[in-house]
Amino acid sequence: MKRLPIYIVIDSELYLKDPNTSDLGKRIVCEGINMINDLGFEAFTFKKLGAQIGSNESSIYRYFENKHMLLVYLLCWYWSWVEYRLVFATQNISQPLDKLKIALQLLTERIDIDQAVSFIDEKQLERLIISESSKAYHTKEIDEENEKGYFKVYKRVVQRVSEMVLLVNPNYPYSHMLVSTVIEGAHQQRFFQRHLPSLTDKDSKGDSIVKFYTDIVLKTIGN
Amino acid sequence: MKRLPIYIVIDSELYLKDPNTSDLGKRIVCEGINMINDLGFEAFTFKKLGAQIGSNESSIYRYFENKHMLLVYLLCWYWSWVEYRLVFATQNISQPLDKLKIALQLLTERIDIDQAVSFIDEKQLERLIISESSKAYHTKEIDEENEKGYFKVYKRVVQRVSEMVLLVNPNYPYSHMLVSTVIEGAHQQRFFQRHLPSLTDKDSKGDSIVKFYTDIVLKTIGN
DNA sequence: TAAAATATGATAGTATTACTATTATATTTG
DNA sequence: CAAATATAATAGTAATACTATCATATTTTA
Repeated sequence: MKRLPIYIVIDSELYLKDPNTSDLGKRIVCEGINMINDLGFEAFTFKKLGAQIGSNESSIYRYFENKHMLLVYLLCWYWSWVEYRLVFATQNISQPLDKLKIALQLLTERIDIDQAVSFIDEKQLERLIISESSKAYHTKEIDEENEKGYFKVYKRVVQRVSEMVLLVNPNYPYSHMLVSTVIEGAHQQRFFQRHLPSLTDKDSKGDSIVKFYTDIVLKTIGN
Repeated sequence: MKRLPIYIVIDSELYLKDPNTSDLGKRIVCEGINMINDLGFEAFTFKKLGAQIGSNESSIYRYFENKHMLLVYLLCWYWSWVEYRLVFATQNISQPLDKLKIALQLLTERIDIDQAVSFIDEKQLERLIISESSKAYHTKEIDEENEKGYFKVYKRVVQRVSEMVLLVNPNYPYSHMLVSTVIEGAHQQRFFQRHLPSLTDKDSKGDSIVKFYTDIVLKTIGN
């Protein structure tokens, strides 16, 4: 079955010129993702990206204020995409517990299939999010940028899943902490699996990260 | 009762000249912590630190290779200090469950009292770790630096607590994931409390972060 | 106590980064 | 065809992240 062709709309505050509206814009975003993955966010520069895509530094600056804003754009794109899949996957599931389980699976599993929703390679983007996303908000400007709504999509995802938790157990008092712990934790554990394996545990069969976080949530909220 | 005067020994790989051995070295570390907290790690430079402590950029470079290595040094110091307190606090507790509860409290609570163990202000250091520590290992060089043992103290803390989990439930298969989730999560939640409160939950009485993580662990490993 | 060793400070210099500004050229649109 | 817009090329600036050299001050030790 073919997926619905959707279009992820990003808040216009995050860019100077919408990268969706031109070929150059799309190349900036696509190759930007690959290049950040290759070099790491610190060593990545617009000058290098310009050289890579056969364009010029100054042209890239017309799309994004700086590389930090490109990262914030990518973060927003990622969570918008997750939110879309979350809403889609949990729609018309009447049993609260089933709904929650589906959500947890979606939030903690690895992307395998190329569910190409746009010109962006979601697998590459997820790799970037796992390694670099914390740098988008561990900055001195976080309060200011939070005010401007840069992180609202992420917060909305946490809110949505938090509501699913409360459908299963309306008396559980820490639903937001639980959900943000799971979401951040799942990414962190993927990073540890790759780079600091002694901080994780392996499973012979199945995905231990999905199993671990699903188990934690269900036991914690008392099922 | 007075605390035992201890001395936190840091692997000599992490510095060029031991900052413990001179007045200048101590000022670099102390004022370095404050300055990173004030400016954020990105805007922090050795030149600014030199000006602040009435010394010279080039002198600071004789202690630390670069600001990244200063951060790694501080991370190592922090986890050595946590490990010391952890071992101290859980010694001679025979009941595995009590031991684990003490450890969880220690790992998730906030430092209030100045438990000054050395010239370093632990409260300021904890603030730095909460905001900046992920930048110490979210780098392109992580595998190389992990090989060199830069993160071994942190891994040892996870291992120690993981063993306490297994004392309570020897069949629990994800002890490392559980402990690293709790440790990282507790710091993350402190950060969220301060900057992104909608990702957390408040408590009228008591410390919700301690309660939340203690609850999660005990329910998950089945007590 | 003088000589040697060591620690610190001051200055200068380099390549790169993170931009901004200007101008030229190519492409699209009205 | 003219006007508007997008992109490219170039140059320039202040700051960063260093390295190197030399002078001076302090400590060690023979």
